[in-house]
Amino acid sequence: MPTDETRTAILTAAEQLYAERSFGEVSLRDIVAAAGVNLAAVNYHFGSKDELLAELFLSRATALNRERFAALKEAEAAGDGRADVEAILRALAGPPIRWCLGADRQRSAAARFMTRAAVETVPPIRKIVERDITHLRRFADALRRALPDREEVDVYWGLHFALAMIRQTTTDSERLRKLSGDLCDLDDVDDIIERIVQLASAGLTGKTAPLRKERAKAAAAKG
Amino acid sequence: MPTDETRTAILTAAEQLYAERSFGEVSLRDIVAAAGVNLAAVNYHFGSKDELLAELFLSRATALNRERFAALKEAEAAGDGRADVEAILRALAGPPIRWCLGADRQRSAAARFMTRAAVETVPPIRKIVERDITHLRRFADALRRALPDREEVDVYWGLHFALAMIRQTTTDSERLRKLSGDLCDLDDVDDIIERIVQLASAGLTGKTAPLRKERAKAAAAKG
DNA sequence: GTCTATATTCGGATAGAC
DNA sequence: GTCTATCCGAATATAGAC
Repeated sequence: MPTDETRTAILTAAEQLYAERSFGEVSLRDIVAAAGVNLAAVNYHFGSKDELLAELFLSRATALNRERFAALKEAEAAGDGRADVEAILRALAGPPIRWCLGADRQRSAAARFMTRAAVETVPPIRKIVERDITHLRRFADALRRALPDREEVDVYWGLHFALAMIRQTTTDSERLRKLSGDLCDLDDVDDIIERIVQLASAGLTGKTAPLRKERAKAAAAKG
Repeated sequence: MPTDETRTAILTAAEQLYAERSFGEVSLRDIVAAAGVNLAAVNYHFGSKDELLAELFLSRATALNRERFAALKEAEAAGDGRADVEAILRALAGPPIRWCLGADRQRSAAARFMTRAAVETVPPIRKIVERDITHLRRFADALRRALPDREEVDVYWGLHFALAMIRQTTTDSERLRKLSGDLCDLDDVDDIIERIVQLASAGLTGKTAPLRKERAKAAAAKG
């Protein structure tokens, strides 16, 4: 691995740049300038810009998924095969939030790069992102096992909202800081994860006010 | 306004295309082809690609904000000057979700265009997006008035999570549909808004399980 | 106001020396 | 494996006729 440091220099630089600007806005020339390597090196090592992007995304997504799965497995082991809702959510939210807001600059860039790549419409990315749905399915299944009495649609909506909070926090934390006048402490990573876990958990377990439909139903039953 | 229909044809076509692909991926040639107008018309009417984007975004953002404000004002009037949390959230979430998931294709494109534009790093957009924080501040203020006993940071976090759910639902509803095997009904717009409002409201009013810190505090007080 | 034709810039890719 | 030099296509922007 230390042999071709040119390869990793390119990947690192690309990741850093993609964390802040979109795919189309970052040119190969920007990347090689940041990496301190020659322009031709990109095509030599990766073949094309698209393939560079694909390899980068695959590499980071694999690492993140691995970490999430490990946490999920651990939670399931701790619960004798069935993890509880909060533990599942912590396995889902912990890794990306820690990566993004933690001290490790490289990891932070990786996390922001990935949320940006997730909405990218470039073909090589789309393919990998679609595969990512498989990864989510395992979390959905774990949640359904943890909530056998809950309607299936509610579980999916709950997962959807959990992912929403994770994404927003990795992409728009800066706006929150500004909006709150620096009141919201984005360095207290564990607190943030816990906020997400608790609220997402409330959504999944149905500890919110009844939905309009159910209220209407209840009113009808009453009246 | 009906005079130069070329202008509006360009705006409409651009909006449609930007709803699905990013700024850098849509060329002026794509736009004029979709609009059925000449290439030079863009520069004649708008000056440049950037200015076209800026005008489009400003126009749609203004319309959306107006609708949100009207709903907020109405809620405040109904509550004799102080709107309750759910009404505020409904004013925040209703317009974008109805636009995005409603039947009006134009409106749907507008909503998706805007969430895409919000993460765009192109200068002309950044400027307008930053102004948008002012718009959010009014909602933050309304929420603080509705929740005088609640810690200020919790209000900001609650707003952050509400925005998260709105954004995710406007951008990734397709993934949810797939993941749930078509179980989640994305046509029942009112139900979706209500899901968002109820969960966001739970987050704001603190009806979730206590955070780790507070639990630790409670345990310390007890033991 | 609308079109054709063109200027100009930029970015991805490659050939070929070292 | 790395570099220089260059090709080629694409896209924005504009000049100027109608």
